[in-house]
Amino acid sequence: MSKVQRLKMAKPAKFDFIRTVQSHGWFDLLPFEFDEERAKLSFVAGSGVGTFVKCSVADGGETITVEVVGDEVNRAEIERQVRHILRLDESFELFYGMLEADKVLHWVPSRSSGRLLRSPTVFEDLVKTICTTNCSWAMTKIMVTNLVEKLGEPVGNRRAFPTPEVMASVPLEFYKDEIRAGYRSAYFVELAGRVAAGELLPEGWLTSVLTTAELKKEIKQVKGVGDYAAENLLKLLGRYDGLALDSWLRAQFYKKHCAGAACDDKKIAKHYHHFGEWKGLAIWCDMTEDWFE
DNA sequence: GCGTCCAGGTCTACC
DNA sequence: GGTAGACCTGGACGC
Repeated sequence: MSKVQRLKMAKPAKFDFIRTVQSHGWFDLLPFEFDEERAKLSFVAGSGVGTFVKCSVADGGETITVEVVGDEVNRAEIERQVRHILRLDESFELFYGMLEADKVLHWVPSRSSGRLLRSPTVFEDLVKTICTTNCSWAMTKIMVTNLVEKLGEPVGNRRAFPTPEVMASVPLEFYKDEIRAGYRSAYFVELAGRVAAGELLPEGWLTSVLTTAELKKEIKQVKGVGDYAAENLLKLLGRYDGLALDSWLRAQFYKKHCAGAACDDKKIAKHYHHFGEWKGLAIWCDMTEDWFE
């Protein structure tokens, strides 16, 4: 029987747990699981001592409550990961200040929107982002589920997201036949191999001193990562200069601002230009305004 | 049942 | 730098 530990963590002034968890599709991808009825987000985290543990996070009113199931737990490491996935240390003051008088996005600060859920590691976010390219959301879920179910370390009745080392240990055919990743298979083999060998360090992108343009160029060196995927990952890293336009975002923009008619990407860029380095978050908030209505 | 299109794009070759 | 065509998969749709 594993031990259960409970932690309480301070909540930022402007913070909405549900809006953060359901800010985009990640909460619906394993190892994340969201119990809507209990408003509890579960995931599998590195314990900090070389093993994995099951975690569940909920809004405890004044605090954020965390339940950890596992025998060996480094509490500081668990707290760090919860802070990371919920972006508890990220300041949105400048963004909210910019929107107070905005005709369209004035609702964002009052509803504490804009925090985008992220995975415990950049590597996991990178792999998941590649799984979103050129396919339906249903296909993304199939690929991520297969990765976790077939390569993830078992943790009780759950599984962790596979490590770069484990992903690097299986051949191309495994990705094609078992993960159903199709042409992306070669990308995963190369990416996992480079990360496992220490040649590529995605976690370092979190604290990179490079400009966003330089960092985007570096991220695009990863095979399978183009403009959309790089800008999407940059948003998860806390850099919102890029719009990360994909077919869904374009379709939403056409519906909301062009009466359903398609328009050029340049028109979309111009529409959000005045938000400067926050434009990627501005378009996301704008396009998802009705998600919580 | 079968063919076609498309979905939270990217890569490569070519101009 | 811009563009065309190929690339895996599976679900939706029309016939």
